[in-house]
Amino acid sequence: MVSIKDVAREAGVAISTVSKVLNNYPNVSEATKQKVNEVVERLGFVPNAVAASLSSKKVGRVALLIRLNLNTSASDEINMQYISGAVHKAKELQFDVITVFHSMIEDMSVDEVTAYFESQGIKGIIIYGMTTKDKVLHKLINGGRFKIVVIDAPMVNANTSSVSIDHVQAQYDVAKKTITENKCKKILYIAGEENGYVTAQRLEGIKKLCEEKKLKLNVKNGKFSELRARELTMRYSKNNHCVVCASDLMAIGAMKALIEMDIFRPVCGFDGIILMGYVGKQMNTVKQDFVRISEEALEELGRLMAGEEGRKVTMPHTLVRMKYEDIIC
Amino acid sequence: MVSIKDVAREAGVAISTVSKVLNNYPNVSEATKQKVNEVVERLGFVPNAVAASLSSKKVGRVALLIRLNLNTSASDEINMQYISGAVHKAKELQFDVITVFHSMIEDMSVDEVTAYFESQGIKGIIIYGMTTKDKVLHKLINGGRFKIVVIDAPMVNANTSSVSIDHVQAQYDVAKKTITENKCKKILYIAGEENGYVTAQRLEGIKKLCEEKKLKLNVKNGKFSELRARELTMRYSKNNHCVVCASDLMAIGAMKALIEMDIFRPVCGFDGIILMGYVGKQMNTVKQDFVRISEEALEELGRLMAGEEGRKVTMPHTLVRMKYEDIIC
DNA sequence: TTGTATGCGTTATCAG
DNA sequence: CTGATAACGCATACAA
Repeated sequence: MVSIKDVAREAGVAISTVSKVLNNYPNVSEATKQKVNEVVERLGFVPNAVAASLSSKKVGRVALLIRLNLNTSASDEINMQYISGAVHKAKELQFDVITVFHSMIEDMSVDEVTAYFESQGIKGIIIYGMTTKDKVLHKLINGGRFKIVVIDAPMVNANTSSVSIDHVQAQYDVAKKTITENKCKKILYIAGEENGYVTAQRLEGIKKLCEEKKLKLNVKNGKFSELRARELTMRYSKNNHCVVCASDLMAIGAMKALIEMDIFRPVCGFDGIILMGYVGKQMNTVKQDFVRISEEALEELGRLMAGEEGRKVTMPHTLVRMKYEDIIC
Repeated sequence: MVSIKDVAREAGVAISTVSKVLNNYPNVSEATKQKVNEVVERLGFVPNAVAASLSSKKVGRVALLIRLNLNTSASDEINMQYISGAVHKAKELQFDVITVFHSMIEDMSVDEVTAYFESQGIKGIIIYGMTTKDKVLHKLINGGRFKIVVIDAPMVNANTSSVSIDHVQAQYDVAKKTITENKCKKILYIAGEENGYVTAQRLEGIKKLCEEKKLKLNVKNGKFSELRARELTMRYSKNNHCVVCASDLMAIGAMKALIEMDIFRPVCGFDGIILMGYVGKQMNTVKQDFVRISEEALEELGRLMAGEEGRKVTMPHTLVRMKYEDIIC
């Protein structure tokens, strides 16, 4: 393994000089810079990230805190895009990323979680899928020991930023498109998990729409469960003109129920997962660019680590209809 | 942050003694062991993995080399299970895991890849989704600088193990079940990517079956593409009694094509992904326990790092029929 | 502008 | 059985 020492010797300079060149410090002459870079190139030297992380207080590792949802490939699709976006951006930003699942820390105390992350040299955390009930995470965010970016939850403080689309607007948009296309007056809205931040926001969006358009709104709690959405649709769709769901999976459950009951009601979902293309009936849905969101989260973490204040970042969303022909490949 | 130094001071022993207790070295008295452990517990000390990895030649990090396949949620589902299994097992085995995608190293030379992994303190690699064309990976495996476990490819040497199900047998099993249930005599077999190791093995399985049962076998190259499988089915299924596919995605493409053409042919797939439950028609398929496979891969890596020789590990598989009612939740 | 020396938190090798 | 002490590879304050 070629180390900084080898480069220094070969270039005839001190180790610290090499280090300075590598981290482009201001006070290095163009000549030595050239010389060092030439040797670095020739020896194929790549600085040891582990050592750098140990030595420097700046170079930090970041943890991706992922919520796994077994038995549904939908969340797998989303999580993979999150991971993929994060990992690629991390390489670009020279961050070292490790993946952690909520299940791994769910029965730890704040101190334990903190100790665990510190033991891993973690300086920044990206939290995917946080709920209002995650007490430990709330304490972690307020603890101030880590720079944190939270996806889809409105947590902002000196060292915490939030990144997400405008869920209120998105739910409003997709529902509006669906009801105007179909002239609906009474809406069955199947909401998500009670403790989810997005659940409340999306609910706000549909309420806003119904007030504006003077529509009758019927809210049921689907808990992001396809099965529950199916059951709720079976029970309540007859007296409503359309079914607006807070997730694609629930939209699929609803649509399948409608097909079985052999009645037609427009259904719309949320997220834009590929599975939507396999149901047979097209539905409107909100498309989130999860890769992009995750990339942005890492950049935001970079800003935080550079000493900037936490803030709220809003990402764009689009409306789509997913067809089998479009997603097959 | 509480360090080993704090523990040593508090326990009134030397740093090296604490280290010995932590790594349960033989020569430590029961008394000091107790004392140290008590302090460790009380201070909530967790050893810094980064420092350990820098210092020790044994404590190593492992890289998960994942092949991303955009536009298909099927591979996302599989990859998430791989990652999940690996990350959890890694925590148990005290390994530090980082995730790397093939795309990140695809235009690097062996030396560059080696330098990159070394710079990350990587000592072991788990390769998911390797093909015969991955020259760099082949060199990496033969280079001997890393302990490697390859999933689904028959690579074995002193520091390389392979972990996979018996693809020959699995393809044989699922096809046999399908043809005996339906009394087929002529089989359309839609194979996978030419360069995949599993493609050849599964092909061997179907050939073996056809020879044994004196069936007519018609092999087409579907390249693991749902679209190609769809087209091939449109073109060739009329003259065959059933369609055996080397992947679920292709099976879905085939089944959708048959439904559109309004003809019935039994179809079977391979992998057991959740999407299979959404097609409407039940199909036989081979179920692989990807989580379990990934866990086993990490354990195997542990053995390799402990100095044991590489070997071939075969995991069990099962046959299933996937119904919407079973997968919904 | 460059080099020296120290420290980051461990593990490992020796003396004692 | 225990405790100094030297690595591990790099960053950085400080001296030159």
